[in-house]
Parts: sequence; structure tokens; C-alpha cells
Amino acid sequence: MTKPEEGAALALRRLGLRITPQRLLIVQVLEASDSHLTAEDIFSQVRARYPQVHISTIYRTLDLLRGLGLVTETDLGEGKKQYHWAARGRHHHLVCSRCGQTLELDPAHLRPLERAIKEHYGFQPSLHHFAIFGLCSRCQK
Amino acid sequence: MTKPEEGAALALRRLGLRITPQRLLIVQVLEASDSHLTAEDIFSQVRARYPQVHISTIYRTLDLLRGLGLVTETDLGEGKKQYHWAARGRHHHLVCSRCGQTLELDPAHLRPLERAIKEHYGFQPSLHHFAIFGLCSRCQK
DNA sequence: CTTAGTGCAAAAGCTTTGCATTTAC
DNA sequence: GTAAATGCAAAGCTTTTGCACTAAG
Repeated sequence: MTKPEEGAALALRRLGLRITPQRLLIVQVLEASDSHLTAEDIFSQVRARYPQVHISTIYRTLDLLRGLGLVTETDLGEGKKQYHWAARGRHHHLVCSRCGQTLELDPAHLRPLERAIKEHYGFQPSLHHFAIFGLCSRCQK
Repeated sequence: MTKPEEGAALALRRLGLRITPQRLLIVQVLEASDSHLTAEDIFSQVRARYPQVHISTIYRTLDLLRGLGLVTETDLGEGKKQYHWAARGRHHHLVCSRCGQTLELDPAHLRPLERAIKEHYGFQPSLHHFAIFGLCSRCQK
């Protein structure tokens, strides 16, 4: 029923932010993707529809959205940060270091770890979004 | 009994690498620290004893040692990579997102997760070294 | 109108690379 | 002596910032 534009616009308006075409497009790109995007990824997708956009706007908007909790930022160490629409909730990746394939890890498997950390260290882990590296079944052979 | 110099020299020689004072010092710094070091950290410690060393040598040596599995590289997303002497084995951190304090996590707590991943996805995770963010007990209040 | 948001250019990190020189072997 | 390793300088990347202009409200 709700077009993507409307969802994004509402999300912004609800927070008292100005709705600019750049922001709408950035949010749309994030909402439309279920994988991680770099600033560069988002930039090129937005630019396809709005050529005069500048990469600094992407960074500033991502920073804003992250501050609002709408976007999560991850740095897996390849020199670029990755961004991801937070409303999609918890999700975790198994990333094969050899072929790059990624699998989704069922969050249920993290619960014992979460409980152990809470019990033993009084630490409240935030296991919302991360990646575990290793070898996928194919690459183990 | 064995001086640090000797351990480091042996490690290098065993692998057929040239033993330069720079490499010795870098290895010593890594061996001597039980926490993570940035290239800059290592650079300043090495330079204290060998002033003409250049930061590019630090990077090249770290790259070499990482390729040999002697050093692990982590990027926790603060814009700098962290290095760590691998012989020290598995270790994991609980990092408080608020105060920055870090705790060591006992690797035993990861075993159930490791097994679950192996069983359910045929994926061989490499849980040697990573960080979990969250709130320490003090910052939860 | 007002001021938040943008584009642009320039700078600021950290890290890598090309090349001549040095040095371990 | 010879190839590997270093120092230096310069470039490469991603990300950030200052500022004048534009546009959302």
C-alpha cells in the first residue's frame, strides 16, 4: 500500500528533519537493499537518479541516520565502512574468507553466548549486527 | 632464560627472513604487549630506540608478519587497524561503547556458537579474534 | 524569510607504492 | 656481490570539514 517514498518521507518527517530529494533517495536505497552498502555503493545508486548529488551528502546523511538509530554502521576491516538499514533488525553473516559467499546466521544461535556474557561479566552485549569469518562448506575441501 | 631478542630472531630466521634491527624491534614491541597496537603505536615505540625507522617499514613488516600468521590484524572501525601478536592465541574483547573499557572474554563461551554454526551451516568459523560491543555493568546504570 | 542542507573544493587521516640507497647474507 | 629490505616522498583511499549558495519549511 505504502510506496517506498512515503515510508521514507514519514520516517524523516516524524523526526522533524527536512525532506530533501537526496535524503529520500538515500533512504530508499538503504531500504531496498538487504545487504551492506558502502557510501560509494549508495552514492552511485543515488547518482543514477539524481546526478548532481555529492558524496559528502551521502556521508552526512548516513551520519545523521546513524545518530537517529535508523542505520547501523559496520567496519569489517576492508577499509570502507558498511551501512545497513536498521529497521531490518538483527542479522548476522557468515562470510567465507575464501570465496566471499555470505550466509545468514539464525540469531537464535547467539542466545547462549549472549546469556553467558551477561551472567559472567555483567556486560550487556549488543549483538545486533556483525559478521563471522571462516570457510564455507565448499571452500573447506 | 631466552631474552626477547633471541626469541624474535629465531622466529624470523626459522622462516628464512632477513633479520634487520627494525624487524627485531617491531617483533619485540608486539611480543611485549598484550593489548592491540596500531601501526602508530608500534612506530613510536620502535622509534624511541631506532630513530631513523620509517612508518612504511612498520606497515610492510606488519603485512609480512600477518602473511606468515604471526600477527593478526583487526579493524574495529575507528579508522585504524590494530595489530596483535598471534602466538598469544585466541582472545576476545568485550568493548563498552560508552566508556571504552574492555574486558577479556573467556573463549570457552564461544564453543556452543562455534558448534552450532558448524552443525547448521557446514561453515567453519574462525573465531580467533574479535570484539563484541555493548555496555559494561557500570555504564548500564 | 530563515536556517538547515547541499555542492564543491580542499584537507585530513591512515595506508600503500615507486625508486634509489643501504644492508643482511 | 646480490637480492632483499629500508627510507623517503609522493600518491591513494575513504571520510571529514569550511564556506558560499540553495531550497525546505
